[in-house]
Amino acid sequence: MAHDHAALLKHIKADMPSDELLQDLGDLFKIFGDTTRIKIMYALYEDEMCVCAIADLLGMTQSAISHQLKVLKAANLVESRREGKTIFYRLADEHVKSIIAQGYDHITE
Amino acid sequence: MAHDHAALLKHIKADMPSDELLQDLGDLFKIFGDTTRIKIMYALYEDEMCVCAIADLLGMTQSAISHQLKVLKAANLVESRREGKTIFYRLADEHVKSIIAQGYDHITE
DNA sequence: TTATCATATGAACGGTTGCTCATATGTTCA
DNA sequence: TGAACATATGAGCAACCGTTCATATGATAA
Repeated sequence: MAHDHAALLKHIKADMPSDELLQDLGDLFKIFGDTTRIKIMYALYEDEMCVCAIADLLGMTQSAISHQLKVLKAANLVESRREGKTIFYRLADEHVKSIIAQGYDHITE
Repeated sequence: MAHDHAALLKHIKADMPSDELLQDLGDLFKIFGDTTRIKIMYALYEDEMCVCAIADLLGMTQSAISHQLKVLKAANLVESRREGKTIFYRLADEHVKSIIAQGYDHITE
């Protein structure tokens, strides 16, 4: 075992969020932790876009994009609307932008 | 192929960051995308802490914590200082907190 | 130096993940 | 209804990732 620091730990532990919330936080960032998904979110930064336009933009398969959009949607990071055969995706809320912006700031310094 | 949207894509593409930066962004968030690393960063939220205290706090192996601290340090998310046999880690800057805080906001709503 | 403590590190293993391929679903138009 | 288009989805595979285990490094004290 290690040296003693029980007193310190007791204090820190009390201030930590629940395990469940920490897990959710990790799961959320995991979704931002893929270049393809980051690119998709950037593509939707200003305006909605249909699936095939995103696929075209990123030079990737429609299937690959659809799979990732499903992941993003399940995490409430994007929303969609149908217009005929086409389905348009958009960012779900401003949090997506601010999370990306914070990461951007850390990188570009 | 899909329906035509060349004009749209040209505009969007011009506004996208470089592939390299998008890759870096993904890599950054990937580091936040693991519960163990999130817990470590939360442990260091208020004050520095030695490796074995973190291991004790999280109920994990010293080896596992060291491996993750190495990842965090390589990404400039934590820094360390030595004091005798002990090595103390701390958050590298305020960005770490603000990135986590943004994620937290998205979760707790 | 030798023993002990604190931390770091390399290899290996199991689980996860993102893409591809084939196919299914859903919509429009003739 | 049938054909074409846009998107969704399941299975399978290769690559990646986090932990464990064994061991190495570095520092202190006797």
